Amino acid sequence: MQPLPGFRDFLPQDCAARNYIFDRWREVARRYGFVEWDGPVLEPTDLYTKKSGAEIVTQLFNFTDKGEREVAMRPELTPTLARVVAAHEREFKKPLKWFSIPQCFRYEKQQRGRLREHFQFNADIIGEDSLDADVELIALCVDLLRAFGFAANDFVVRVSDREFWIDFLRTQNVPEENWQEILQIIDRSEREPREKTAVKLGPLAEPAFKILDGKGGSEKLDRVLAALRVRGLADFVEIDLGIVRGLAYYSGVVFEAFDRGGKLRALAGGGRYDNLIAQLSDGAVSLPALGFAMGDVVLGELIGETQAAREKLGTAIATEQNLDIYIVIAKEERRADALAKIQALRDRGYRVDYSLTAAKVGKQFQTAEQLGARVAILFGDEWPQVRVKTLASREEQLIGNEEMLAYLASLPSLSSRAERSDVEGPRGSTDR
RNA sequence: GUGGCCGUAGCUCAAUGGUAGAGCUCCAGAUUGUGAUUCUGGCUGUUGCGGGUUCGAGUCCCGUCGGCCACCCCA
Repeated sequence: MQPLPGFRDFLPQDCAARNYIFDRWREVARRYGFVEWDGPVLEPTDLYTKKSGAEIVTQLFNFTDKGEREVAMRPELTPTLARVVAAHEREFKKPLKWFSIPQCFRYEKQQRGRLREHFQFNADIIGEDSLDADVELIALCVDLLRAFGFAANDFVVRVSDREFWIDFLRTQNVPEENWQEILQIIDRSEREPREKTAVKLGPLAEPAFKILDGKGGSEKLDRVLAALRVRGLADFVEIDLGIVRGLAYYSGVVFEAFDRGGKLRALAGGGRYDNLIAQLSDGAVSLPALGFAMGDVVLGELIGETQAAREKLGTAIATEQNLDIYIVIAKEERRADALAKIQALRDRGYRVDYSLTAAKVGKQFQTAEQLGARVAILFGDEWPQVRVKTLASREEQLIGNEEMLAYLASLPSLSSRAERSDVEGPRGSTDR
């Protein structure tokens, strides 16, 4: 039996990597004052067709439930957000700064970087139309990526402006019903030969290419870039009007993050969607909004291909999984004494393991090593003393069992973790 | 959804149309209480699945499922 196509099993190593990614996301989002929320995994199919049209259903993981309801696994979180905000916006002071880590689904043929299921960090700011909100969101995107150990030569956030293109189309007297099509051609222009794009754009080709090659020409985007420079983040950002994004609802600044190598799909993407909440709530609530999303799959691929990020992940996984103490029971007569001490150590917050059944001493030390224990404590003929062995240095110390806790607390490699687990906080958040 | 390439042990891969193998991993042991290396032994296969051609198919053909890549689409 295999998992369904496009779905993943998370073995302990994978789960640790996933936890690491989630931890970084939560940590940075909270640094920016965002609070976490979530919604249902399953929604009425209408919620998505209302926003994107009936064709979207071919991409949805949808079915009819036992109550004859047409339902779909969420492909994205924004429609749910719009619904929740429309229903509850009066309960919160503006602007809302919300983030979430939903698992999202899509019924598509899987490929590298695109599965049928993924986890997608979302951050949205609701109820703020100032350009400072756009800057804040882009800064968050940059810092999220920096938190994984990526530098300015690993990724870039390319920033553009839908409104700039809308103005362009107005001045060129392009009828409104053609806007979406033209924008999609521009969005695609980077990935196909110029001549092909030129044919599609017709008379618009010449002025459009002039803009694309000019890299700028927007006073608004210049202000965005200046504001990011003040924060010291200019190296991570580029103005690029070739970024349009496929979704129709974006209305202002839009941006996408890419690996510098250009080998992978977009790491993140988003922008301003001032009209979407009104549209999805049938005009009941109208609030300016902006947000972006970052998926775990492409991010994981880039971590794997970037040495600094890969090492950071490896350290985090070891920190999450490694034991503090392995108890070696050399004489079965001491098992009861050992278990009493194991309980006391675990109460103190240490991570402690031991062999559930009688095993040779050599085997027990080998297991201690493999589980990444810092210290092994041997219970045997020495009782009421025990042998405390620091595995890395292979140094051994004979300690009275009554003094064991105090001795362990004096070991620098162990005390920090025990203290931390007493207090609070996610495992492995070492860099705070 | 369309097209191309691929599918052999848990993993990485061998095997001219002629008896399915290696390395790694895993498990057990190498004179009774200390991790590495080494040595010995052991487990794992309907060669993705189903048909066909052939005296004989892992190998050739068809179908199907799965994977990778491109297109489509884009969270």
